[in-house]
Amino acid sequence: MRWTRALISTLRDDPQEAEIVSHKLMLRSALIRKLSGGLYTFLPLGLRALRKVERIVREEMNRAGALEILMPALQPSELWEQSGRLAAMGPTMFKLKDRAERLMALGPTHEEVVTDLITREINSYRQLPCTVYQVQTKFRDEIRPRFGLMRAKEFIMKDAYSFDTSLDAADRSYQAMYDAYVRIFQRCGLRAKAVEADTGDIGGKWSHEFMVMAEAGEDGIVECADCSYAANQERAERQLPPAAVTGATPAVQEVSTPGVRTMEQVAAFLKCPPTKLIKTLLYLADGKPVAALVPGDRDVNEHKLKRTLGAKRLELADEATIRQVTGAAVGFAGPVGLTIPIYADQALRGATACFTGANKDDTHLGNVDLARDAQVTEYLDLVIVGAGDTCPRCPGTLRVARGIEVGHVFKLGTKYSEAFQTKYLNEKGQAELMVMGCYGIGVTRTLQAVIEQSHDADGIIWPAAVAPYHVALLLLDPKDAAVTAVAEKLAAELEAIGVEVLLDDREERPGVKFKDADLIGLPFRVVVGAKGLAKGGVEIKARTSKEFQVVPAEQAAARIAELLAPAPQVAPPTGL
RNA sequence: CGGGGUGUAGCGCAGCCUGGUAGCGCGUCAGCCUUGGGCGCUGAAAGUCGAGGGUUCAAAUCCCUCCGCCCCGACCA
Repeated sequence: MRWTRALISTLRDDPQEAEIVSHKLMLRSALIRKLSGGLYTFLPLGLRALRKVERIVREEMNRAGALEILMPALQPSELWEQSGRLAAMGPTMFKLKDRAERLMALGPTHEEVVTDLITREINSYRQLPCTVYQVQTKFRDEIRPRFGLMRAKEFIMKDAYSFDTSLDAADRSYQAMYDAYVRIFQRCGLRAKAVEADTGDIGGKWSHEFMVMAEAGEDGIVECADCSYAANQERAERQLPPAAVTGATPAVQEVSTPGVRTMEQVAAFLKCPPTKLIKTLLYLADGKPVAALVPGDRDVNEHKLKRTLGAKRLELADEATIRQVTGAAVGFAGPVGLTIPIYADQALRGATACFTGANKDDTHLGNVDLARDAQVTEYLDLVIVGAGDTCPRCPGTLRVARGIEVGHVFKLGTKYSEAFQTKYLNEKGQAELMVMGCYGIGVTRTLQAVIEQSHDADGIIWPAAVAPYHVALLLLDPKDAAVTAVAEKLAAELEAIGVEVLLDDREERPGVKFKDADLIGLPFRVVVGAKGLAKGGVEIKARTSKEFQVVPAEQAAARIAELLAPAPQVAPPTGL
C-alpha cells in the first residue's frame, strides 16, 4: 500500500480531547477519529489492526472448539423481561420502538438471545457440550464514555456462551475458554493477568477477569506479594488480624459533638484513633433501608454488600431516608437502637469501647460494645481491601495496582437456563437444566490496551501479530526514478511473500517520514534512499531498536522475511 | 445525575478582564529552494468565534438560557 493512497493523516500535536497515551496515539497516528462522545470511526490503519485482533480471537475460539454464530444487535425487549434483567440493565440499554410500537433494545450483551436460541436448538444430551461465540457490536448507554475506545457507547465484543450437562462439564468448558484467553492475549503481545472478579449484573457465582496491567486502567487489582492470589478490588478479601481481647466496657455514654460529622472530624474531636470508631452507612437495597458498619478507617465495598444481600440495586440512602430511619441528620447515624437490618464487617465482631453516631443530632455514643448494645443482623466481609492488608490465602501482604479489563469469564450456573427453561433430555429421558458459562473479550478495548502497554515517547510499538502492516518502507527520494524503482521492486517482492508493506511515497522531507514511521510504529522500518543505495543498500531497522543493518537491495526481502518470521507466525490453529 | 474544566480555521492555541467587527503556530493548496530526524522563503484558500436570546450605536468580548466535549464518582468488555 502506498501512503499517498492510504488515508493516513497523522497529527503533530496531541488532540485536546485525549487524556491517556493510547488514546492520544490512536488519534495522532490516524487509527481512529471521533464522531461523538464514545463513538469512533476506524480509519484504514486502525481497522487493519482491529481485524488482526479479531482474527486471533477467532482462531483461538475455533481451536477451543467454539462455534461462530452471529446474533442480532437489535433485540425485542420481552427477552429482557424474561430474564429479569430489564431492571438491572435497564438504564444502560439503548431502547427504541419499531413502527408497531414494539419496544426494542440495542443489545448491550447477548445472554438472553443465546439462551433463547439454545433452548430451541438443543434437546438432547447428545448435542452437549456446546459453546458458541460471536464477534458483534454492542451498545451501552454508558454513564460516562471515557478514554477513546476504552469505554465507548458502541464497541466490538467477542462473546461466547457454553452449555453443559453438569457443573463438572461446565468447569471443563470454562477452563477451555480460560486457556484460550491466555493464548489470545499472549498472541496479541499483551502482558495480561487473570484475577478473581465480581460477577456484577451478569450474575453467576465465579468469574475471572483478564487484566492488562497499566497505570491508566480503570480497575484496582489487589495481589499478594508472596503467593499467586490476585483479585479485583471489588471482590478482594483479606485475612483478619487476631481479635484483641478486651475487658468489660462501661455503660454507653452520650457525647456532645456539635457539627462533627466525618470520621476525620470525629476522630480529631474525640482524640481517638479512627480504628475505635464505627462508621455507619445507610443504604437502600432494592428500596429498603439497611445499615452497613465498618471500622472508622475503612470504606464500604458496595459490590460485596450488594452481592451478599442479593440486591438488584444498591444506593446510598438520601437525606430524607436517613432522617426518617435514624431521627438525626447525616453524620450521626449509629447502630444502637436501629430497627432496620444491620450488617457489620467481620472485623467488628467483638468490638468494644467504640464510638458511634447516636442517631441524635450533634451527638455520638462512647463505650459502645457492639454485641451488647446493638442488634447486628449479620457479620459479613464488607470492606474495601487495600495495600497492607493480609492475603486471604497466605500470611503475605497485599498490594494494589491498576489494570484494564480486557476479558471476563463467568461460571453462570443455571441463572439463565432457569429463566428460559433451557433443558435437555438426559440418558434416562429426564429433562434437566443446562449449566451455562459466558465469556467476553472487549476487542476494541484490547486493541487500545496493546497501545497503552506498548509505546514509547515517539509513538506506538506494534507487536507484529496485530500491526496494521509489517513494514514501513520509506522511499526518501520519490523524484529519483532509480531509487523509486528499487523501493517499488522491494515492496512488490515483500508483498509476494506475504509481508504487508506500507510504502511511504510522499514528497516529504526524510525527517517527516522518520517521525511518522516512529509514530505509527510498524515493527520494521526499511529505508530506501539515494545515499543509502550509494553506500551499499537499504537500511532495515526494528521499531524497538536504535541499530539498523544495511543490506543489498536484492537481498532485502529475504532478510526482512527472516526477521519477521518468528514474531507474527504463532502456531496455526488445529482443528478438523 | 453530582462536582470541576473547556468550546475561536483541519490540529494546538492567543484575543475576552478594559466591547470598535478576528489573529499566531502547525497542517492544506501553488511556487521556489532544499533533501538522512517534523528545513527555509514567497504567495493563497480556509472561521455561522458551540447555539439561541438579551444589553449596546457597536458583542468573540458583558448578561441569561441551552448544547457539545474533557476530567473526578456510580456503570463495565
